Amino acid sequence: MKIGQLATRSGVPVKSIRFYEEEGILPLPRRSENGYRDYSKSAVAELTFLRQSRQFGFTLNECRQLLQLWHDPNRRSAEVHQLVIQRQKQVEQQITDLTSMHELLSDLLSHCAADDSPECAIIDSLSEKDHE
Amino acid sequence: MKIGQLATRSGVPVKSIRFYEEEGILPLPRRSENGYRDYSKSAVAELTFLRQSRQFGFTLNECRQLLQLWHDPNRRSAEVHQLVIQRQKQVEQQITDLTSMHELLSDLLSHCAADDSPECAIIDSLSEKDHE
DNA sequence: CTTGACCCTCCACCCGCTGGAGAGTCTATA
DNA sequence: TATAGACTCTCCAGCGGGTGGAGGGTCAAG
Repeated sequence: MKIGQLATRSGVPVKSIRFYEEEGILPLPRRSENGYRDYSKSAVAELTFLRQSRQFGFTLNECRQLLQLWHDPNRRSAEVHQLVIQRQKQVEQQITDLTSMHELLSDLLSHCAADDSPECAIIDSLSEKDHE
Repeated sequence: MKIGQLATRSGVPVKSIRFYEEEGILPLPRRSENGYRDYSKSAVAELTFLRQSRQFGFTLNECRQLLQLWHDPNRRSAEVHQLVIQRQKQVEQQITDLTSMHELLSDLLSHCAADDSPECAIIDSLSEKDHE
């Protein structure tokens, strides 16, 4: 299978596949006589796994670990679990941060006339040092 | 005022100040005889405004716009309002995305034994193409 | 007269790609 | 058989938003 077909089947762009390979996240595939990358069927599953992991927000380094676990027949599922827990905590933190940001933005908005005059509570508010 | 003091007063690292200047987000300050950047008092307010805007998640380009509005005595507050609304919508979208990601992670976690055995529902689940 | 805290410029690196240049290869059609 | 177009290859540059370091200059205190 050539890289274009792998890209279509896995849903990962050609450019990204080559990038992952270069980064050592994916194994180097064998090459056809003409120098084209030649992938086996299993590459589709591997790349699908990688794409899904990325969609869950795992970094490439974390994906590397996950792929290692994926390949390891002696893995302990607890280890996988741990990585996912970790990721979920990050997501929680991000939600918390964004939620408080959202509130602060609402505060700004509520004090702004939003008309043709230059007076603007948002502008004023952003110029103030916080918590003083 | 030299750059270090500006950094302390505004809460923006020296490196970042120089970076913003290079990017044309901040005006070029005058220079002392020895070549050191020499800032006026108002630079503290300007940089504080920039820092706060960044904390609200505005991109540097949006900050550029905000700073222009900040400097413009004939601004319409509606324009500022619009930028903030836009930003708030993005934040909402991000919260939505992260929330559904959090749910999906919970689903993964609930099916994993998290023990010493290699069987792992997370691993299996990540290898599947989505929604098919 | 030296030490240490600043300041300067310039260049490289981080992440996770993406785009483009310039070249080779393969297949279908005129 | 020529050629067009769809692939493929490698290599290099750039995005955003900085951060770190090298290799200097400057200034005040001890």
